[in-house]
Formats: sequence, C-alpha cells, structure tokens
Amino acid sequence: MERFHPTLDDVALKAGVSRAQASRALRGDAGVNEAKRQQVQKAAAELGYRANAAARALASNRSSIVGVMIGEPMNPYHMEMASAISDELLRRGFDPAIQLGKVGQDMGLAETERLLNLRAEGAILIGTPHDLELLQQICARLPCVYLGSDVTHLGISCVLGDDEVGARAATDYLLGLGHRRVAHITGGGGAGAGGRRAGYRAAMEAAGLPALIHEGWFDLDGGRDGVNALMARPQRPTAIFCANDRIAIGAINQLRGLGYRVPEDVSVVGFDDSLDARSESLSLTSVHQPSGDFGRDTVALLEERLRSDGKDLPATARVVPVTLVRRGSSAPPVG
Amino acid sequence: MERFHPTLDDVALKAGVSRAQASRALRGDAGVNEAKRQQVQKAAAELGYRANAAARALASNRSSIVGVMIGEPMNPYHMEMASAISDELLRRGFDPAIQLGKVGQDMGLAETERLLNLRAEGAILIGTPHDLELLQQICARLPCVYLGSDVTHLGISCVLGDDEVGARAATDYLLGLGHRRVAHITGGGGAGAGGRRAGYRAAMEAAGLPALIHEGWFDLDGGRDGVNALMARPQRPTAIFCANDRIAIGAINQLRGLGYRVPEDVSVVGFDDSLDARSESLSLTSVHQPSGDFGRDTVALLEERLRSDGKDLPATARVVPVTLVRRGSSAPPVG
DNA sequence: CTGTTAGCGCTTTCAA
DNA sequence: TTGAAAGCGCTAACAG
Repeated sequence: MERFHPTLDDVALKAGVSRAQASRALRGDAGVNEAKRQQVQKAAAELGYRANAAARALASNRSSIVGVMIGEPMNPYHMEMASAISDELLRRGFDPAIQLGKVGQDMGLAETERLLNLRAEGAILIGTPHDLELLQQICARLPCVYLGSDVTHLGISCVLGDDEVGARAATDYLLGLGHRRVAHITGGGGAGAGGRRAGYRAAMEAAGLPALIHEGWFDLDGGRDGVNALMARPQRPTAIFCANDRIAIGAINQLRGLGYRVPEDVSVVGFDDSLDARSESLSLTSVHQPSGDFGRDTVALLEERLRSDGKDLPATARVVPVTLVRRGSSAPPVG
Repeated sequence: MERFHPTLDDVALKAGVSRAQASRALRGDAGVNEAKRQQVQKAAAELGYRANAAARALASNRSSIVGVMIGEPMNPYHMEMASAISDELLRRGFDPAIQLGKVGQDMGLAETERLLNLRAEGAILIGTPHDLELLQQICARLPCVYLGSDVTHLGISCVLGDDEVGARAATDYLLGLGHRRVAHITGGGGAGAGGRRAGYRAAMEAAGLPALIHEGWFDLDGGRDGVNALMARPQRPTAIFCANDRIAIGAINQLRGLGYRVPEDVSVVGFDDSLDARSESLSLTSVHQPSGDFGRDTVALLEERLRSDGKDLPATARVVPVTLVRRGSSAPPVG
C-alpha cells in the first residue's frame, strides 16, 4: 500500500540538484546537462518517484484531462471506439476521464459539470447527446469533438465514417450478387443513420429499383421488428442491409427463429464491423469502421483546437473511409 | 469556453467572509453561521464558482479518485457493472477513473502506475486480471476490491454473485421442466465459471443424472463451439445451461443455424441477465445478477477498507444473491 | 463561529 | 545550464 510518496525535493536532494532542475530533467525540458539528467532519472527510479498529478496540474495550470463521454456503453462498438480514443489520448500525454452514459438517456450538463471541475481541457463525445440543443450547450463550455455524425452546421467539429459511401457499397454489393429486393432497416434518428439511409437510397435508385425501407433503431429489437415487418410484406426481400451490427444480429436471430436460413434464404449485411460481427458465430458481412483511425483523427482534431487556443477555428468534419468486409452472412439469392 | 474560473477568494470577497469560511460553507462543514453559509452559496452560484479538483486534492491530501478497471469493455455485462459502480462512486463523493482493458489481454502494472500517479485511493477490478500473480501485485500497491470471483485465499476482498446457487437454480429449473439431458457449456477459467460448473454438477448429481459438460469460454464462439460439440453427441441434450449470456447468445444462434428451434427443440438458459438477454429478440431465460447491488456492495467494501486505513482487515467476500428469470428461451421438452 | 497562517508538490518566471 | 523564489487554489491547524 504505497503510503509514502517521495516528492520532487527528495529526488533533487538525492541527485544533488535543485528542485527546478529535477523537474526539468524529468519532463525532458531542454536546457539540462545530459549527465545531470541521467542522475536525476536514476535517483527518481531508485526512489520510486511518481509525479503528483494534482500538484502538477495546479502549478502548470494544465490538467491534461480530456473527457470521453460514451453514449451507449452497452454497445460494444461504442466501447471499441472509446478504447481506441483512450489509447490515443494516453499516447499523446492526455489523461482520459471516461464517463458512461445510461441506457436511453442523453449525457448532459451533470457530466459537463464534472469535467469543468476537473478543469478538463476538452471532451470527446461518442454518439451523445442526441439532443442537439444539449450538444450545443456542452460544446459552448468546453472544446469538443463529436463522434458519429456531421454536426458542423452547429459549429461543432466532428469525426464520422463515410456512412453514405459505406451504405452504398453494401447495397451495391448485394445488388451485384443478384439480389433485387434489397431492404434496409434504418437506425432511426441515431448517429450516422441518415447517411446510411441516403447511401442505400442512392444505390437502389441507381439500379432502378424501389427502396424498401423499414424505420428501426440501433438495437437488437430494431432488427427483430424490422424482420417481422419486412418478411410480412407480399414481396419479401432476399437481402437486408442493416444500419448497424446490432440491428443485423437481431435480424439474423429473428430470421432464423422464423425458419429462414441465412444466407441461403436471406442475406444480411451490417455496419460497424464490431467484434461480434467478426466472430465465427455470426460471420457477419459488414461495413468496417476502423476504430484506430477514428481514435487518431478524433484526438488529432481536438488537439488542433486546443492548440489554437482562443482563435475560433471553423468547425471541421473529418470523414473516415470505410470498407465492406464480406463474410458468411451474405450470398447470391437462390433461384 | 469558460476560460476564466473564479477562485475561492473571489467567492469569499463577494460574500464578505474569509476564504476559510467560504471553504467550510461550500463543503458543508459544521461550524458556519447558517446565514453566512447562504450568502456564500449565493455568491458562489452567481460567480459560477466550481472548486478546482486538483487544488483540493493537493491541499487535503485526498484525491477522492478510485480506479475502475474494466476487463472486457466489449462485454455489455461488464459495462453494466462498471456503470453501476461508477454511479455509486459518484454518489458517495468519489471520482471514478475508468480504465478500459484490451481484448484478450490482462490489465496490469501500466494501469496501476497511472492510478498511483493520480494518487488514487483505491481500485475496483472488474474480472481482471486473470493472472493471479498480477492481481496480487496490483493489490499490494493499492487497496482493491475484485469483482467476479472469490479471491479471499489471496488475501483480497471481493464481491461475487452466488454462482453456485444460481447455476443450481438454473439447472433445477430445467430438470423441473422435465428435461433429462441437460448440458452445460462452461466459461473455462473465467471469473465465476468454477462456481457455475459446480452448481450445475451438484444439481445433476442430486437428480441422479450424468453431467454433460462442454468446456467453453465466455464468448459467442464459446457457445457456437459448444453447440456443435454437444449436438454431435449420440445423446443430444434437450436443454443447455450456459455459463453466461454471451455463450447463450452464440449457442442460440448456432442452434437456429443448424435448424433446431429454441425452445421447442432445445431450451437455453444463460447467466448474468444482461441487457441483451432482456431484449425481446432473445427473451433469454437467465440468472439475474443485480448490477445495482454489486455496485453498492463493491463500493461499500472498498470504503470500509479505506476507512480502516492502515489496520489490515481480513479479506472479505461479499456474495450477492442471484435469481433465475424465466423467459422465452426455455420450455418443457417435447415428446 | 471566524480569520490568520501555513503549507500540499509542483512549475515557472527571473536572475545569475 | 542552474538555483532561488513566487505562487497555482485550496484545506487545515491554530488562535481568537
């Protein structure tokens, strides 16, 4: 239970330099005799010195803290993003303050308050809040980058996957396999749902086929309801493009429950390429959103805004390329 | 972008009291004239004052930070626990420092270092690390409570569900429905897997039936492989008790993919009662582990240890009662 | 009940 | 390249 923590003075004393020099040496400041730097580092290591984050923040007036608000912690893909972002923040010397959202509830002012108390330098918002009013209130108090959809029209910088291109690729792929009745279960008003709907629409239109849309929502039950509705139509689809993997998983489950085989009777394609999609159990064809790239871009964008300090940069949207990954849940139609 | 932050001096000045009194008033210390307290609070509110967490930590020598290490962020049930714990910490005035584990990788010294830098008062470990050596190293440096299985023999306090009773209840329930060939897909060496295996064994033995165990692991693919193996046996099971919901989901999916109906041909029961289990899509019968209770017990246990300060309390195990929730994935056997 | 006085452990001028 | 000195914003004795 490391109760005693050596201070910088202890290190300085042991290394035979002043506290100021010890501080510089440890932080890699220029202007320190290389030999002394070694001495200081050695002394620090021997004492098991670890800088007190609070003292450092107070003295330097820089907390290094960046809030990470996770809208849906129960959505594994959100967590994959969060994980990538957290790693990237750490790599760049920031200290992530992760906040977990509640089911069916936007994150909001309470979380922002906490970040303000911590003197967070900025925040990254993963698909939350949905409420744009709230989003603007948060962004007015803290430099933010929003992840999931384009909100530049609100003056907010963001990073998003190329939803439209991804959706179009998925739909075109199904059409290319020979499917004609390709349906789409949407993510309703969720982050990215709009672009995916548009991409699907565009692909169907280009093929001269009618769009077959069921308005759903980003969850298992969205997929289940979508399948129930779509398969009850006189003209049953032979392929379904789902707005995310969770919908796709719910859809496959329901299809199989109804006695349809996947992919023999119905092909299913998802979006996100989450860990579950990649599992053998599902082997879900899906649009891959590279979480690593999202992490890097998001942090880079935030850092840029942080560095620009006061000067209001125009809101930027970074669009991350996405790619279709073909797996076992899709095949040409039979007959 | 709230660049300016009023300090306690600003508040004190405005309220016409000393800084010390302002501090006491704001923190709810006893020994402050009630009228003055009001004044101070009013002044603070008007100025938009928010205490600087770093300064407070430095001066009081109490960070209020508690680390929360999440072993499998991509496991929604882990996140449900984490969410409950985070809420409870906040409620009790702690500041959760959430750390996300990587797939297939224990959390370890690097994360501990970070907590030590933050001068965290303690840590809560959710199902990580698996490596007991590592676990002990972490707990030697920071007051910890482990969540998921009994590790009191290592001198570490922990909170866990009543795995054995839960597993027994699930198995007895299936037996009570009339099933004779009840199989179990285990969680391998994962947290809680041992108790669940034992509970299943005990129930089968009490019924005078042979145990039908497939050693799996806590993931979708564990369920898939388990089903493939079990359904290939000459004596196919008519019911499967899975060591967690993820296994159950993989199992159901695979069963349906193979053409079996659930629950008509095979009943499936899970463990955890995660959000997904409760969804209509799955309607999974499962052993409910109340995340709220886990959160409260875990934080209470940690707080107790924190208060006891130096005096080494003996390691305690808090066992949380669990209950079976019957849903659509289980039914009496046909024929 | 209240104010004064010291720091907490670090960074950062400012001179040397 | 170095050290001395002055705080960062707050809490916690200690007197009144």
